Amino acid sequence: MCNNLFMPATSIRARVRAEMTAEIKAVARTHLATDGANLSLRAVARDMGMVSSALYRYFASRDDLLTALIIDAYNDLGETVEAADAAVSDRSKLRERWLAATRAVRGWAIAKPAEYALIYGSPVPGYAAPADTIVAAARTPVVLARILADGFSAGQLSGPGYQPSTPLSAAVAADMALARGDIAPELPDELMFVGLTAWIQLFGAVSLELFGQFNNVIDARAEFFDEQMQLMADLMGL
Amino acid sequence: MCNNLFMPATSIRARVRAEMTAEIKAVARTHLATDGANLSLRAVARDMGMVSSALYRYFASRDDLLTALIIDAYNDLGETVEAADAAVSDRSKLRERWLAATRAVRGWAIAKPAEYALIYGSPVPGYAAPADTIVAAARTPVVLARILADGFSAGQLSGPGYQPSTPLSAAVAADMALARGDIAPELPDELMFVGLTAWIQLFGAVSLELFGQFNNVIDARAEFFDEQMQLMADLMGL
DNA sequence: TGTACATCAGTGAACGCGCGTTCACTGATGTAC
DNA sequence: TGTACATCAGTGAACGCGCGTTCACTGATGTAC
Repeated sequence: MCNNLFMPATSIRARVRAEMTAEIKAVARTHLATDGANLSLRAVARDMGMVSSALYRYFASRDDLLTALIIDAYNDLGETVEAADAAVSDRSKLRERWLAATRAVRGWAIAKPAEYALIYGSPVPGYAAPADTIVAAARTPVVLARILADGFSAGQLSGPGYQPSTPLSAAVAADMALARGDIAPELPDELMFVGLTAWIQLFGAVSLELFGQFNNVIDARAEFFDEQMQLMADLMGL
Repeated sequence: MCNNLFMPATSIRARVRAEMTAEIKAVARTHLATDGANLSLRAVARDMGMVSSALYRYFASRDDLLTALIIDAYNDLGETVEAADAAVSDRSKLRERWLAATRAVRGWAIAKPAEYALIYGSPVPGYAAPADTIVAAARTPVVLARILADGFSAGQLSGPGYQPSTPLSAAVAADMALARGDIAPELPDELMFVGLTAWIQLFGAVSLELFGQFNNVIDARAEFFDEQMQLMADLMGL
């Protein structure tokens, strides 16, 4: 509104405010690890050497802080996965890209289990995620979808590597259109379907491992995960 | 210890006690739906018209009550799945048994989402599941494994329906031995591996659906689930 | 450049509520002789 | 069969703690003239 060209792009106050906001979130993240989603504002304030009411200068409520943490987590994971995919220089090596992206998901989840649980675990009771989260939530699936879409548009993939014996019902075929949206509009239904299978397998494997269902069952977890993802790559025909 | 043959098998007091215990758990289950795993003993007592300290006659602590709920949930799910499998009269129809069992898992989870979240969701912060839970937790996987084992020992299945392009590493092969334990000791590693893939897909699909990741992606959820499970049946060669 | 005013971050007290767990107790139900 | 005693379920008060959120306030930092 004021066109003062001599003002710094962000005023000192704004910068300090941004730093404080970031620090509050950082402290809150450490609390997630021990308290899970029942995060205490007062505990965060205590750790920061502030009085609890001071936090209300930065977040309108506890739910707002949670929402910010959720969006950050989706973005952090999304960036990690995007970077892992982008690091594969030969873009036509689809299987390598798939493996790099899925390993990045698992690596991130193991490094930040509380944040993973926040976004992929059981929903927080009494908390309704606002619509702001969906864009951030989509980043990781978009990376995965684009691997398939790239392969398809380059003519490397004409369909899935494995054709299910049961043809897709009309209702599910309609959902495939919904699911691919404008990310990969040209992808055939069958390929999209096995892509979703692989997506489910990916997050299923990570969740079961993190949430303790592999105890006494699987020890060589990295190898097991890799071989699962190889099987999914087979299925998709990568 | 006293061999009084004229005593009722369970005394009145014992019967009343069992009923009270069951009712406490029932009330607690209704609270799970709204509060998630941060269940309040006082709220449960209030709902039962008791004073909160009275609950300590039945459960030594809040964690003990949680443990009981977890074991009950595993057993309830396990029984449901066992019954669904048992209802397929022709035991050699492996695909039918697989579909019946997996639909039972999804149906139970949708009917009792809070209990599903309790056992398959993110772990409760500060709560460590005691060893008592593992037997109950194994019931559902055992049903699934036995479908494969039955098929294998009847000669219907010699290996998986799809051979992964990547052979199993030694470490993962060793885990297969661990995983099949004494439930299905004769099952080949490769078959066990795709069986675990299907297990991950099953719980991954149910968890993603229940925890909200299908929103704006999949509408025809029952059909989608079914077709996923058909694909898994293909993979296992059922 | 200096001054008057507006904005903003953080304080401290308070409101009104919740929680798990312990403990001495009452009164009813069961047990042993 | 009747009585004395032991067991047990449930009470009510208390301990010591936690929480989210509001509100009037102080004092520092920024803005406009």
